[in-house]
Amino acid sequence: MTEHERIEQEVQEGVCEFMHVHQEIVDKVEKVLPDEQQLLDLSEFFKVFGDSTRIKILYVLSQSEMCVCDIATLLQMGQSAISHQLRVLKQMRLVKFRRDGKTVFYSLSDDHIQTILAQGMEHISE
Amino acid sequence: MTEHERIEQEVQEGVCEFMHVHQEIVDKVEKVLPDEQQLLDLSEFFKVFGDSTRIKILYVLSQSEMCVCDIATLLQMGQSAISHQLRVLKQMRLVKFRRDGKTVFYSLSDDHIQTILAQGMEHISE
DNA sequence: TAAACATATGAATAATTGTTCATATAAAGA
DNA sequence: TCTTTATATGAACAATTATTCATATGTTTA
Repeated sequence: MTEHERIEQEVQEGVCEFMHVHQEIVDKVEKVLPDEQQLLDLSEFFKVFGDSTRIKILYVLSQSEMCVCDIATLLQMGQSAISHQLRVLKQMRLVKFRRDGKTVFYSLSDDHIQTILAQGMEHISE
Repeated sequence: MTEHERIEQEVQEGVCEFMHVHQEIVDKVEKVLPDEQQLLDLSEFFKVFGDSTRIKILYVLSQSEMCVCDIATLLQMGQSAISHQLRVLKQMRLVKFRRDGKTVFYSLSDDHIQTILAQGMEHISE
């Protein structure tokens, strides 16, 4: 039996065979649940914040735009590691960049990022 | 430390051997950088949002308090998987719970969580 | 054009983590 | 107390991912 078939069966049986589901709640919430893909995108978005190197990068960029080497120096990490992470941040549109000669300056792409960082800080400081 | 000593040190650390660091920026930001541990905690906090199962749980709990089995039914997943993830959410204080007989009802622990979810939704919807 | 330099990227490795399975705990009822 | 049931948890496996090393790309300057 495949994983999917097994779960199908569980669902038919009421997932937890003997469990008491609160059907009104389940029905009500099912109606307003965003589609699978949207929730998946949302978790991918937050995954970007879930790494200490990237959080540090976001934090320092919230103070000032910076080039790759500035960041590497500040965080005492290799240029390559920073560059790899900047790519992730770029792909998820958390940072934007401008080129000035050989140097590439990065900065936060919009205000949501700052708000999210601030809310997170508040939460862990409680 | 002189400019020369600084570069010497960077070279030893292997950070940006030949690179031109914008020292004013680095110095300025270094002063306001939270300590290592705080940034580590912050990334651990956001890591919790970075999994689609947990995002789904948070989302459904933003609509109504719910027991483990309700969530498992809604998300079409096994009881054990949900329970494991609820533990993670509990440990990071993203959800709280109350016991009513055999049943345990979970709900979001505070408003930051909703704010963060909403900001994330806005970002990915742009 | 050649050399120097700032950044980017592919491959490999090491570490982390989500789900399942089996089982344990805890509460309620017979 | 013994059984039923809702939830919790340990171990194992599979999958994901962050960093390093080596090298490539693209920009400036000699």
